[in-house]
Amino acid sequence: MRVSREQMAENRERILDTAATLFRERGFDGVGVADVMKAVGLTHGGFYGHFSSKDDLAAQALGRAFVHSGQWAAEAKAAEPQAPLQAIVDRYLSPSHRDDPGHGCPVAALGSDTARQSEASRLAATEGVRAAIKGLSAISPGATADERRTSAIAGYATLVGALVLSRMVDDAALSDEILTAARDALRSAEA
Amino acid sequence: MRVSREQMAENRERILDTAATLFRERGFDGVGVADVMKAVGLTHGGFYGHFSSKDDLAAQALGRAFVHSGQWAAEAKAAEPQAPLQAIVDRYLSPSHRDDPGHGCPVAALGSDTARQSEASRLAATEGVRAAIKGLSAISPGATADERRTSAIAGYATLVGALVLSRMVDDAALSDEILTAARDALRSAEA
DNA sequence: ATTATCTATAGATCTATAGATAATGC
DNA sequence: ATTATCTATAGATCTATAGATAATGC
Repeated sequence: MRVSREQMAENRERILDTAATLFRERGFDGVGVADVMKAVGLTHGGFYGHFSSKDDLAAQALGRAFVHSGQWAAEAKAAEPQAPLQAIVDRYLSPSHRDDPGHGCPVAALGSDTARQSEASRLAATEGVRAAIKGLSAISPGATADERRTSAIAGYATLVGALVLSRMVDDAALSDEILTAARDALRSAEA
Repeated sequence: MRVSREQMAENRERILDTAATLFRERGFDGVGVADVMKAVGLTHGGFYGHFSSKDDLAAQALGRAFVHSGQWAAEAKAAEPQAPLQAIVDRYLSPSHRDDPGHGCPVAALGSDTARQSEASRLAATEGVRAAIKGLSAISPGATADERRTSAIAGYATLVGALVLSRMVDDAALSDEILTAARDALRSAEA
C-alpha cells in the first residue's frame, strides 16, 4: 500500500491538477474529496495525508489553475509576437475555451463562488488576478502606463463577463454572438 | 396552522423573493430548503406544497432576480433620461452594488453556477440575458442597430466581469480600482 | 521502524416524503 | 370536507478521523 516518497509527491501533484480541473467543471460544492481521489485512483481516506482539509485543497487548486492560466497566456503571446493581445483575446473567446471550463480561466469558471470561499482561496485569487492584470497591462493599448493598466483591467473584465454569459445561456446562436461581439469590441478598442 | 388562500399566495411570493436573495448571497449550494423556509418563518416541510423541488425553486428564483434586475435598470434610466447608459453603468459598478450581491445582478452573483444548473434555470437565465441585451441595445452607442447591439453585449460583459473580479479579490484598493477602470473605459466608449 | 495508503465509520447536513394538525371556505 | 402547514424521519451524501495494512528507507 505504501509508495515511495517520490511517488507520494507525484500523487500530490495529480490530486492538485485533478482537483483544479474538477472544481472548474463542477464548482467547489459539486466535487467531493472522494470524487477527486477516485479520479486520481486513490481512496478518499488517504487524502488527509496530503491536505489538511477540503478548503486547503480548494485554495491550492485555485492557485494552480491561475498558474496554468498565466502559462496559457504566455503561450498565446509567444505564438503571435506581433499581436499578442489579439492572440489572447481570440483564444479566450473561442468556442473551445467556452466548452472546456475544466482547463480554462478560473475566474470565469469559479468567480462568483470564490467570493464566498475561504480566506486562503481569496488570497490565491487576488494574486492570480493581480498577475493577470500586470501581464495584460504590458500589451494593452494606451499612451501612458496608467491608460494601459485601465484598458487592461477593462479588457480583462470584458473577457471574463463574455465567457460567463456565453456559458450561462442555453442557446448556441446567442452564445456564439456574445463571444463574437466581445471580440469585435476588443479589436476596435486596440486600434 | 392552515392559512387563507390569499396568505398562501403571499407566502409563496416571500419564499421566492427570499430564495432569490439568499441564493445570490451564498450560491445555490450554500442555501438549503430549510434555510429559505426558516428565513420566511415557516417550517421546511411546508415547502413542497409550494414548489416541486429545490431545482424548481432555483429556476423560479433566478427568473425573479432577473425581473428585479430589469426594473432596477429601468429605474436608473428614468432617473437620468439624458444619460441612461451612464446611469446604469455608474449604479452597476458602485461599491454598494458590489457589497450587496443579494439584491444585485444575478449574472455576477450566480453566473458560473448557473451554467451547471438544471435546464429550467438555464432557460430562465437565457431569457433574462436576452432581455438585458435588448434593453441595453436601445441606449448603447453605434451608428446602426447592429453596432448598438454589439456594443451593448460588450458593455454588458464588461459590467459583469468587472463586478465578478471586484468581488473575488481580497484587497479593497484593487477591488475599487477594477470598478473605476471599467467605468472609465465604458465612459470613453460612449463618447 | 517509519509512514503512505486503505478500510470502516462517526457525525453532520440535506432533500424529500408520510402522516398529523388545525384553520379555511363551501 | 378540504387543505396549508407542521412534526418526524428515511435515505443519501459529505467531511474528517481512527486504526489496520504493507511497502519503503535507514
